[in-house]
Amino acid sequence: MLDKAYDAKKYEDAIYMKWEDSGAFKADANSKKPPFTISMPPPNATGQLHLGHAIMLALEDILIRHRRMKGYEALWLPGTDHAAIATQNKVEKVLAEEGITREQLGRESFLGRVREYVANSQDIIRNQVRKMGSSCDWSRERYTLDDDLNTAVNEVFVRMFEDGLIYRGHRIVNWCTRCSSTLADDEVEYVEAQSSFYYIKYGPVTIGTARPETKFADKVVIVHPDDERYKDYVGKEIEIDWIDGKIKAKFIADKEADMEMGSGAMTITPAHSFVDFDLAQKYKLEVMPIIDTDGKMLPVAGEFAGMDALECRGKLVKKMDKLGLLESIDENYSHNLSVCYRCNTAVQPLVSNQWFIDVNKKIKSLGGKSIKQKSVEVVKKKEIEIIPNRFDKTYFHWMDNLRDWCISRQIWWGHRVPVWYCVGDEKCKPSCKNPIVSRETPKECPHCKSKNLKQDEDTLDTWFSSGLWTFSTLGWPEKTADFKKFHPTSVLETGYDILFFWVARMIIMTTYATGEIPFEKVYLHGLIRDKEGRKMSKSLGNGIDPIEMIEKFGTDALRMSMVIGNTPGNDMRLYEEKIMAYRNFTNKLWNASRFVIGIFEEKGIKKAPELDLGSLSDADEWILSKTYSTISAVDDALMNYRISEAGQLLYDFLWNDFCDWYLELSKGDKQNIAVLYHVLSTTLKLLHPIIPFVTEQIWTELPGSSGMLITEPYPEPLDRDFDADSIDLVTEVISAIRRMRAENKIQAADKIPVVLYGHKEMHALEKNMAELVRLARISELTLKDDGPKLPGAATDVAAGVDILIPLAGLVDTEKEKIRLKKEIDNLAKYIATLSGKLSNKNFVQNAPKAVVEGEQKKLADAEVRMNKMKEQVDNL
RNA sequence: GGGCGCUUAGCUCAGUUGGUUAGAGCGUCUGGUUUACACCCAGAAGGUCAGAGGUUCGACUCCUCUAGCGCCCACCA
Repeated sequence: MLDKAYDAKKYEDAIYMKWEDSGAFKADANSKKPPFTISMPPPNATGQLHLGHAIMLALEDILIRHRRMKGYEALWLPGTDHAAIATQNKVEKVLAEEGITREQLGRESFLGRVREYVANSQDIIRNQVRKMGSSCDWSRERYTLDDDLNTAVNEVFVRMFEDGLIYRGHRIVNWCTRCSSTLADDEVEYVEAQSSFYYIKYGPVTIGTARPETKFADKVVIVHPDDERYKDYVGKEIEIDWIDGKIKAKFIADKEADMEMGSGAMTITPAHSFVDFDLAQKYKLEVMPIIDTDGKMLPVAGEFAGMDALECRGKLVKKMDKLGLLESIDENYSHNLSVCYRCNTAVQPLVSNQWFIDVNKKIKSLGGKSIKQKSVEVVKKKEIEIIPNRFDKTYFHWMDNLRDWCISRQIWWGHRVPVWYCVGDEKCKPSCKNPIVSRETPKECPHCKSKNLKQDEDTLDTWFSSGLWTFSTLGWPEKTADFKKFHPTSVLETGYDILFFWVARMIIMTTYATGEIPFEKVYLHGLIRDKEGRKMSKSLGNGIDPIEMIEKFGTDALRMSMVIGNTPGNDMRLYEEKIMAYRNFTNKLWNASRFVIGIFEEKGIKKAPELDLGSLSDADEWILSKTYSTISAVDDALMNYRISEAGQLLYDFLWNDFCDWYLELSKGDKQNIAVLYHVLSTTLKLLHPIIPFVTEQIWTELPGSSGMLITEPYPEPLDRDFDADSIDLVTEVISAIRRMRAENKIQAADKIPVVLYGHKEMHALEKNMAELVRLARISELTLKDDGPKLPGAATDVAAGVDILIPLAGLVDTEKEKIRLKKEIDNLAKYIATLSGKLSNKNFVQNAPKAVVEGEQKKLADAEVRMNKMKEQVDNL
């Protein structure tokens, strides 16, 4: 016998072990089944599982389990990401508590510390992924720093270099002075900040800036070609007074200058501004760095050299004021300050020697297209479908505006750039200065044969390696069976917040490296927020710990609460009451099963009873009809990624149809063991992808159950129609009687006499008299075709059946009158709407026949009901 | 500045190509231990679907505009 309430904690871990040990999660590359593949977005190999992971795991596990049961060769490949900067920062923080820096430790010892830290977190993550019930193939688990993934990284790097896509250059980059590293454009975030804005006299013009300390070497003024004010200066060099005396300033006309803004003239600082850098390139101007990579002023700043940039600003402004260069200061200037997405330190644009990927170079292997064009094309051509598709626009916009991607980072933790330099050998030729780009550590310099080689100090952007995730994890560049069978993957499921960081880069890297798309669909889920709609964060302390919720309500409840009532791409709020509601659902399922299994035990059923479709009661027909329409609807929803809908359908079916009606109906003498078994086991299968643990546990308690639910085939629709009409009618009549009882304050325990005039529905009523009597708590049921009004009886009409409760003493006449009047008013309005509709020629002509007929039937029914109600009022 | 989303019952949200007297869960109210379940059962109240126009026989659904909230991108000399 099952426990009275389902206690998730008691079963979940053991069930997971059973699944995992059975090999049910393992995919077979040699299978003949069609593949269905998901590459799990690898959680960072640091810290803990959070709700973002939890919803990802829940959604993906649902898809995988459904397809596995449907007969696909389902591979869900798990792994972790080394998360370069994020991880290095964490370990640096730990070190800081010990009072040491990574420089003090040295590169190798530091990396040792990081590896230690990562190994520990990976264990935590793995266990938490298991806690969520994730049916992923652990035998194929990967880590972005695994040797074979490193091989893939080097392979792609070398190929891109050989194709001229990767180059090294002095270019302007985003620089985080705290991380001492470059950042990609989208790794920069913007926060609103208040600061001072300075108006400075620059010869004949006034320039405005928030960062005067970058202005030491400004020698070019840009004005708009149409600006009349500065027409005479354009193309000329003018001597002006500047910070350290007289300099020559050149005037250039370019549309970049905005006539409306300030004085309409601006000076440019090519080394510390992206726009200015582009202008400098365009006009071949000198790019003079002012600030170094530590955020300190360079010698060009004269007396300020070596000073921190911010400190310099204050002192410089004072000096400018003395020189009469400062015109005014706007103290309330608000602007967007660019900060590092990992540590929130202000980002300094500066010029540095870095590795880049050229996103605009057209290459042969992509049919003369650039990687950017190719990535746009696969989505435009619907080879990749983004769900919801409104994110197409966002994706295209981002791709169209993508600049060359800076991929080198000056941190230690990550894939070392596979480039070597020949250092200091007497025989060195000039050509030795060319970098040696190689898949493997080269033994000697190809030019001078020197063995004194030094590898590039930099590591690669973490998104470079995660961009390869769908194929590097399948053994590429080897032509493995796994790669052939499981790539391209079927769907990438992840949060919309990493559409650019990751999804877009996967498309770029995969189409380039493999000539295949990485995945056929992208399913983007929204962010999980707290009850007030705020983002969950450590500082607010409003985060929900998924592991804690699992302890409290069970994994199934947590999974279901994150999946129902949520549509792709939209954020959702999550809180305990919501999870509790689905805990209640798992308990409902448990108890319904407990009831059914109890009956089996009572009757000594030891194996699955055979379903005899030849001898079914109306109730059996009804529940089978609902079951089979649910199978189709749920399957259709899941195949088309409408996961919430699938969950909702099953919730309603189990609770409303199966428990509230069918189980109650089955408590009578027409109880059909085989139907009970069949419907329950089908429901368990349908629910299994969403709530795997409780369904698996119940499955093992079913008589004759062998094996595991996880490997059961998914239910298929039957080629036979079932008749739901009779019981639809009966439930409607029962509900009407119950309503009348409640309105007349008839005690639930009291049984009452009821008269039914069945009219056309006699047959259905006659067959189900016992059910009516029991579920409506009737003492004496009189059933006739038609009959007289009964004085003092409460009356209603449901589904064409007259319902009369003739016990004068039971019925409160006054209340009954009020109720009827209200109902009559209601009906009158309804009838007016309907007849208005039907008297409209255009409606009758244009609307589909079925719709018109539907409306006519509604009108007829309403009129019948109206008349009965009126008669009844007179009768009281 | 460009783009996107949201606005539906007290709260949180569904609503698939336009045709339901607009749904669910929670909450509220009224009853209730009847062969599983009080993590429950039966019943009820509660909405001019943000506002204004338009298309249509018909709009929560399509179009335009307005308002509020939120997000993304760009810019910020």
